[in-house]
Amino acid sequence: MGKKVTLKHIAEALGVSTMTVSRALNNRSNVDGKTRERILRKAENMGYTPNRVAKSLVSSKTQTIGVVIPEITHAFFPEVVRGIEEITYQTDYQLILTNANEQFDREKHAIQTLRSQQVDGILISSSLTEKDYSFYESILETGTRLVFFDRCIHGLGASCVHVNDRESSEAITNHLIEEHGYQKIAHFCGPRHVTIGKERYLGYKRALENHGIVINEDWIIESGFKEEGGYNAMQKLLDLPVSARPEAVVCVNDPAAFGAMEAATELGLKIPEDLAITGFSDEIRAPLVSAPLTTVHQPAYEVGKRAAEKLLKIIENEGEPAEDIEIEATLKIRRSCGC
Amino acid sequence: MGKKVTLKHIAEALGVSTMTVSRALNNRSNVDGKTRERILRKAENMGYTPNRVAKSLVSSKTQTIGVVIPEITHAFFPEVVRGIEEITYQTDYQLILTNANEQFDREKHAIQTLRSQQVDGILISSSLTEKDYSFYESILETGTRLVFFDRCIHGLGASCVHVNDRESSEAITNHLIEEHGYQKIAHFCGPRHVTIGKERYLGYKRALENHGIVINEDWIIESGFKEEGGYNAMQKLLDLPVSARPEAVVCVNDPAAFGAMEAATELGLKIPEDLAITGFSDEIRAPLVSAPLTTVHQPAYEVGKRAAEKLLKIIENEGEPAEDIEIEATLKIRRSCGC
DNA sequence: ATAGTAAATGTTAACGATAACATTTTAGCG
DNA sequence: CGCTAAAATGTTATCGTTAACATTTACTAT
Repeated sequence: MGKKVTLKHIAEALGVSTMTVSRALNNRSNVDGKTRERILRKAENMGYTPNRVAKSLVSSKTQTIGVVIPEITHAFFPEVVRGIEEITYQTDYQLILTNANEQFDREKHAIQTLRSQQVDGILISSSLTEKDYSFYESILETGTRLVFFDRCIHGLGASCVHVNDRESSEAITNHLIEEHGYQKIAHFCGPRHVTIGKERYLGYKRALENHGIVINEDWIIESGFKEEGGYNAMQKLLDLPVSARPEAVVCVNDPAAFGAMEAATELGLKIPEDLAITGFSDEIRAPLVSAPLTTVHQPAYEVGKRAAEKLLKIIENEGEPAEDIEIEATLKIRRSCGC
Repeated sequence: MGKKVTLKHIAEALGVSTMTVSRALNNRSNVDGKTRERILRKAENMGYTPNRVAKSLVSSKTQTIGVVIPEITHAFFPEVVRGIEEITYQTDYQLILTNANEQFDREKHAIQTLRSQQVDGILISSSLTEKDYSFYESILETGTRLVFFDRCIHGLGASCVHVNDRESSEAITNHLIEEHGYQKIAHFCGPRHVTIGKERYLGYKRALENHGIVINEDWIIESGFKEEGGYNAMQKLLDLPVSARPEAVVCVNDPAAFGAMEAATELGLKIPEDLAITGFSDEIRAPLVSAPLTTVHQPAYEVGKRAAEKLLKIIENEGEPAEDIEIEATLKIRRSCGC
């Protein structure tokens, strides 16, 4: 209730200057031991809380970083956030979290707001699905410190942290071909211009090509990253006459795979007997679904940690170079592939 | 790269005063149409971004609210955050998220930092497990606007948003007694001094009492809110001789139930045949585990939304009274109870 | 003592934006 | 044309803190 206590109040109460109070509270040298004592005690019992806003204005440093994610309910992201938190907690940074809800407009708006809040840097997994990077180009030109994670935009000179999407996608596809002998393999892909969408598609493609399998365009369906999309994609796929159906589907991520499973099950298919399905993420539900999901384990926590570490380096060292950080993902074989 | 553009830069470039620029950019009246035009254009192409920090210092309003949660990986909380986001996005507030990791020390630290960041209000689900509320008492005395959600601390004059924990817990226990005829029912409870722990315990107790069942203290084990705790509690329970074991266990939340299930399964029990188990939350995994979990569905999104709405009201209306908002939870009967 | 130096404290200005008040310009009207 | 009211613009001070420089006080060594 009582107005906020400021340095000035303490100074007046003690008959010293605000500067002395400031120095005492910030543990600077050049303050007499006794004065410091008096000030600390007074501050304590007046309930002083430093005003970081004022401090930030002077130092143009807010000890704050912005995090923009596309979808907070996809379990991958909270885990990433935990990794980020791990680092920021130790280094006394605060996180401003924004959920772009898979909408690039919201993402843009979020970034503008974060900039105007003077965050020291931004971690972002982009919802951008177009090939038009001009927004990011202009943001980066202003000197905003940015690290992409997971859904990265390469080639803009910003650092990126992600798993080896292409190799992993290739590996899981190889598994279907080599271990199970499938030749007819579909792909539910993400938007064409999102890195992880593209990379995972390319991995899938390379696996087929390396085994001399011709790609069937009817089997490449854009599902996006959500369950609903996977569900719809599967319905579309199963519109095909039985003879034209694939034996397996490589999905761009776990939620899409769950959606796909649901649709397939509803239409009377058994997984993996009638149709094998794989995912990508290894989120919390993956081992639990009726046909435990064979997927790529993405170390989300690690991704968050590394991205935060990199961003802090960029913030704290002037000349820190951009870097592409690739984290090794691992195959997680369960039953949905037929194993 | 180029230093940040401020009002002053624009003003100088145009030979007007900063005040005029400020007025133009804030859509105030009393600015000539042509001047406004010139200013807007200039601001645009100089890449001006308002500095909210400076604005906040003047207005002592940051358009920012702090959120403190005990555990970001418990799926309930990201869902709550989504609900909060829903409201704050519409009203142009930003979220500063902190994960207290079930540690009250971190929670305290988080709140102090949020206060020094001058957040306009705080939403918190407390990790406090002691009966010592002095920290919150002193925080509230300073006039900090606070709304508790889920894990509330009542009686401090702060608003609370939560589900009807006691009734729901009673209802799910009643279900075990009335529908399944169990008489021997254990409870894995949360810490004694956490509201939801206490309330859910009391609901359990009341159900037994109302049915004239004597409570067996050996069957009340503190598991805490995490899987690990549920796992350990179940191990302890199953140390009892077979004849002294219960027929069912009411767990304080879903993660504890999952842990309990795991331990029971490892020890060769079948669920629900050998032992029925119920949870509380209805998180994303509940329907998926091998014995789909009978639980209480907590509308997390709704909780977040209501809490955020209340906090904004408190922020925006001077005399807004504290309120206890109870949201109806519903039984979600699945198979783990024996159904 | 007494300059000379280090330590302690104080003063002023600044960070960027805006509120409150002050001045100038413009427009309207008899 | 001159006067007034309204509109447009400018000035100053402020928010809370700190950097940079200025002053005072205390202490050392001769």
